[in-house]
Amino acid sequence: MDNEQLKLENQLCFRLYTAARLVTSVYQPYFAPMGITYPQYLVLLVLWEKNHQTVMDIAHRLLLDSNTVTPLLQRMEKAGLIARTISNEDTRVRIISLTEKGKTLQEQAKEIPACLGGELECKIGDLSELLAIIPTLDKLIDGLKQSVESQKSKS
Amino acid sequence: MDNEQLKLENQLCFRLYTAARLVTSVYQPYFAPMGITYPQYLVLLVLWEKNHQTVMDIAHRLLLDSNTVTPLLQRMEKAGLIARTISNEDTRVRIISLTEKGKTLQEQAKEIPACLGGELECKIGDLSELLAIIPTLDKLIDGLKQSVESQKSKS
DNA sequence: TAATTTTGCATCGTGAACGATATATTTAGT
DNA sequence: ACTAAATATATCGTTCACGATGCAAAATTA
Repeated sequence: MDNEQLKLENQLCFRLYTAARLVTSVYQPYFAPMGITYPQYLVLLVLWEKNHQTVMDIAHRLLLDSNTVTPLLQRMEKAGLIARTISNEDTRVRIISLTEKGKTLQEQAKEIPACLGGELECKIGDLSELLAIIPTLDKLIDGLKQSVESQKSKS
Repeated sequence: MDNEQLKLENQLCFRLYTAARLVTSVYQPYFAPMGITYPQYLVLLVLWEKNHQTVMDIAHRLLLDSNTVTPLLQRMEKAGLIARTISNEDTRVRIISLTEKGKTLQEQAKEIPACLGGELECKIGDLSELLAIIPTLDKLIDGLKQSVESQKSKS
């Protein structure tokens, strides 16, 4: 087989795709007792930083669209984690707020990053090597963010 | 807000999750005319390397399970990309083979890695920096692969 | 003010990821 | 040979990701 580039081993994207899936699955044991999923955890992270944000605030933060975030928030509302109230100034806008239950989860979540760090360290040894790739990932994301957004505005 | 670790910016996983999504979306313009998706492209990569593999061969290669791969292959069969024949030696086993259409797509796909590399280079400048994170991702994936598999065998 | 465009959010359909579970076979143990 | 365990694949249900599209309330322009 001549096409070296068409081999799985030579593909960066496959690594990102796989690493993202596997890391998410490591979170699973922490989320299951909390009754949340990884994307829901991301929404909570955003709201724990600053309560009362609009759907688009959250979507922009996570680089997602309303067609992904809206159903996600609806499920979280049904689960009693957040409230979705309509804004007074602009009735198109939904204000997303943490419920008491949503706020309380932060206590349990506090442990997660440290636990996960320890788990990863135990699995792969050097954690600093892992953290070292963050700037490169940020550069990649930043570059792609723009090209993906410019693609959308074509429509 | 005191919990520095519970900030989105400090999370490696969010980067992986986002980078994987965005890179996949960059592939989109190439896949759309071919009528395939990113996971289907991964299956094709595996089969282009070696035709006639079992469902589990493919699943192991992609670190996925049969409950993800089976429907994926069923869709690809319906699209005329592959055939799913039952093995003679072991009737439980499905042999997945490329159709002519599936083989032909390799010609079109040949261009993709180089095109994508160029596109990325143009977006973020230094491509070698990106390639440099591959060994770290591999180490991460290798570490997680084992812990995820040991988790499954608990059931 | 009326007509037009933009914005914020939602709905629908399709393809995936994945836990749980089912169903044949095949293999191993007795 | 007979039963139990392991294996290979498939099905089902839920949650996401995302393109396409809808819709009503703003904002803009005529």
